[in-house]
Amino acid sequence: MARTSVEAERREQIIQAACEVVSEIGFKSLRVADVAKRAQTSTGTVHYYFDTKRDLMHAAFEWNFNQSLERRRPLLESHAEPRDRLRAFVDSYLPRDPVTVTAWHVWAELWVEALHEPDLQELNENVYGEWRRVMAAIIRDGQDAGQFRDGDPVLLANALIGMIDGLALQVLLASHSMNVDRMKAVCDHVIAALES
Amino acid sequence: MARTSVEAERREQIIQAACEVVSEIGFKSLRVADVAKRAQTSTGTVHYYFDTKRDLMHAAFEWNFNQSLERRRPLLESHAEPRDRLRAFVDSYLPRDPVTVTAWHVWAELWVEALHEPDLQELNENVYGEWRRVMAAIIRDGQDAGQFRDGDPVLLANALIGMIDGLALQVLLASHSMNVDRMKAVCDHVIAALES
DNA sequence: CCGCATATTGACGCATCAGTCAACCACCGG
DNA sequence: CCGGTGGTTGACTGATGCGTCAATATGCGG
Repeated sequence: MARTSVEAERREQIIQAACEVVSEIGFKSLRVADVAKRAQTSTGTVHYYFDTKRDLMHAAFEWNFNQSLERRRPLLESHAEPRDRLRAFVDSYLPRDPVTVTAWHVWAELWVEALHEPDLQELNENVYGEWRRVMAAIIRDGQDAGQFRDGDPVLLANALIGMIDGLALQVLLASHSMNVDRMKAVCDHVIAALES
Repeated sequence: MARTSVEAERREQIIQAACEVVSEIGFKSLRVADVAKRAQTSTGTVHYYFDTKRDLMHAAFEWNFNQSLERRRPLLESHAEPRDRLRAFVDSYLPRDPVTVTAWHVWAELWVEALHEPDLQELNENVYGEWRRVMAAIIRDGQDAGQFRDGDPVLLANALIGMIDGLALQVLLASHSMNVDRMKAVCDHVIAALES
């Protein structure tokens, strides 16, 4: 070995830049040169690590997913009561801080891109599957603890997740009638209905 | 006038073609030539009616919205009971038949495009606003008739609509764990909870 | 049947980028 | 200090596709 490898950090640096650019201007408008600039490097270097723009974006989508899981791991372990865990979990998806907003933007782009790309559908399947597993587990724990009403946990998780996705989209769209606070109100109401 | 105008029908023919192409391959991959071919005309003619590709797509998004409203108008008038009206209304959004699936695809593209285009955000505001108005009205009628539980109709409408949006997206993404039947099951369950 | 407005066409010009490449640089081991 | 691997660069190329345009067609009124 003639040199200590910088591959890992350079790849992440470029991927993160790609996510930021996608969030700002959208996949459709994204140029490889934009990503290079944001990552403070050149298009040549971007292509040194990613053969095609498509490869780069797939890696970015995957990274965005893993980061989201990672960020929430501590949260799931820091609330003993299922009731609190559910609220904290749902709360963490409110598009409030820049990091979460960026993650949502990238997800939205993934969805639309995946409509016509089976590879990305598989990635979405993992994202959604993991999300549903976590949510269903919290609900099941809550039911066992007598904190939540009865009902198929998976079905309830799907209902909650679907609602969060749809509401977040409207918030991101700068809808006059849907903002983070209203979204929280709707989520709180639904969770309360689950508890009572 | 030297000739009877064909503008109206030609515009619609092109717009409809644009929606079909967007649904099939996505906005990002859509070429003006694709739309021309699908509309059985030439790129020159497309540009005769729409100055830019952007204009064409904005018109297409708007048309998609108006058609969706139009299609559901009879449905809303043919059910005397709010209970039945809600079920029929929600049912009509299940991505089952090709027309509905295409409409959903176009909506999804609109959302993501609108994330970076204020003009389209305004259009989304109309779509979403109208949808929420209709849904909230049904819920209010149902509450007045003693068929639905109490609760802010607008908040409940937002919850339902958000959920439908999110679930439909997953169905469209050919998710293994979310298909039309499961989506219907989730919707039915939530509506039942609203009724009891 | 002529004149004119409306409509249609597709080849072309021009700008935009993804991806390539040849030159060059940085670091480490020997 | 030299050789080699790993890493970086940005100018360039080839392809692509939007929008233009000049030529042409179509139908109606007079």
